[in-house]
Amino acid sequence: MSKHTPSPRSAATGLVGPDLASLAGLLADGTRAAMCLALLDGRAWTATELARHTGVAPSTATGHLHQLVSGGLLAEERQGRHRYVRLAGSDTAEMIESLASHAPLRDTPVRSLTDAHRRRALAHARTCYDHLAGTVAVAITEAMTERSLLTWDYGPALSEAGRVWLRDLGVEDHRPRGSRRAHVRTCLDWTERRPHLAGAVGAALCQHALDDGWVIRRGSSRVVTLTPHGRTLLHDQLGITEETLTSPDTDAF
Amino acid sequence: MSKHTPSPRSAATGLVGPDLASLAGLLADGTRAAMCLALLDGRAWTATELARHTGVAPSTATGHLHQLVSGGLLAEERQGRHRYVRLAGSDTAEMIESLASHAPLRDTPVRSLTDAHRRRALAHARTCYDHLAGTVAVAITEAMTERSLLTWDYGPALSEAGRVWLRDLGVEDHRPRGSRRAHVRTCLDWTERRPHLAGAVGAALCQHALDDGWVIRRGSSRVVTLTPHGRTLLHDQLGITEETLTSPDTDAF
DNA sequence: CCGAGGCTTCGGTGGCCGCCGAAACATCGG
DNA sequence: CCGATGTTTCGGCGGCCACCGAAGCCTCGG
Repeated sequence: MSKHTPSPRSAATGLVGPDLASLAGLLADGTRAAMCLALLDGRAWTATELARHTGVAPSTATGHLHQLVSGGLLAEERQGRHRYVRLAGSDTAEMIESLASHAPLRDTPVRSLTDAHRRRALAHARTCYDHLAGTVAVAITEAMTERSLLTWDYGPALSEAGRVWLRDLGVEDHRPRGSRRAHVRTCLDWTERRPHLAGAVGAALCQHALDDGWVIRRGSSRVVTLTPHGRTLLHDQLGITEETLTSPDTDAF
Repeated sequence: MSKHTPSPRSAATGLVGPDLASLAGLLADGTRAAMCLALLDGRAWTATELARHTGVAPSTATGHLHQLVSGGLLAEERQGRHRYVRLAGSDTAEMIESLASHAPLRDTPVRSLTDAHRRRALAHARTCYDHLAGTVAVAITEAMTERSLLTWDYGPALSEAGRVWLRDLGVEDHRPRGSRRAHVRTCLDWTERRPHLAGAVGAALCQHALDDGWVIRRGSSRVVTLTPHGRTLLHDQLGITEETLTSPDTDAF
């Protein structure tokens, strides 16, 4: 509710309900939104890193982080003189993704050649909190669908064949224990505008891809690049074409 | 992004990405948020209705509706001198729900006896865009789970038995044709904080419940009340207890 | 044709909030 | 103990934006 009529308003407006506006307000600022998007890489950042990344003064960043933490979106962990923050949990990440995938794409002008490289690398393969995203991830998802490892008839789900396939690959047990976190979930890819695999299975697959050296992180960004091992594996196992697997430029970082 | 440094900022902040802040900004205002929550009943409202409901002047409402429409959250339809608006689609509704279920509950002070009645009726049974919500909906979801009509092993999904059960009830075909709208989806219930059935199946079940007279809408609100027919049916079919099915007060509207 | 009612446009006002820099505080390494 | 570095607090500034009322436009029903 707003300025002029603080008291008599709420009677008409709402009874009881979620305080949507306060939550949305946290993400309604460009700087805070950029922070959350950066944290979608699933790792912990320090306050200074986020300040530099978003281009604001450290003091400004402090204020924003306070709001995000006390709003429950971020979890913080202090280590010595550092303040590390990360997204509060996978449900928070999923909420932000859900919002982000509905948001209009903002086409930031490309300023330099490395900008262009980075942009293409990001579109090709990256992490999205705890799972893979980008062209490669979409291709994996679609290839799994073609091979009936993934079915869509009753909502996205892993088939029996899919379970076996994952087990044979050595992907460790991905059943959510106790929690009701969706086993298979899809997430609209920003760049592709097509769904990619998320949820517990998506997270397990991503973890395995990193552990087994299919992909490696580039620097401290969300970008990952395919290794030769990963390339042949995805080609042999899922029939993904070389063209799709080849990144336009892998050395932008 | 903000005031002081309009140009040099974006280079550092973001390359390309969803404009999260502008979308969140639409929901960050109490009045607009209340409008969207009201529209979660899935129907079309006129501008004046929304103005009265949120307690602002008609001119103010006009401005808000313009923003929401041009932001793509609402669809409008003009009929004569009326301006009807509704949520743009089920994906929009799902995004708002996702946000709402993560938002803190705002406990509005209860001002009157009818407020209290309405509040209880809302908690008991209501619609949530195109599916059912509230105590009753959660009970249906949990009873379906107990009877293995709904499985959670690989994410929420309808079992074969569940499909047969729905068909026998006369629920018309709920398979999404063409679209990849999730067949079975869950939605965190605001009041119960437990998941209830949503997605295409949830919508089909809700439609059937209205058509077959299990529940009827009360006035022009989101509240629905169980009919005797619905009560016996849910008891016989799913074993839901009388206690759960009995609304504390059904005549608040 | 005329009134009523829904909706819109337009100024003007006021509060909220994001921004910064300076100074203080905490921690780490020597 | 002392400088360097990360973080926080504070005061002040400035822009954005939600609000209203008045006046005008459009449609409907008599």
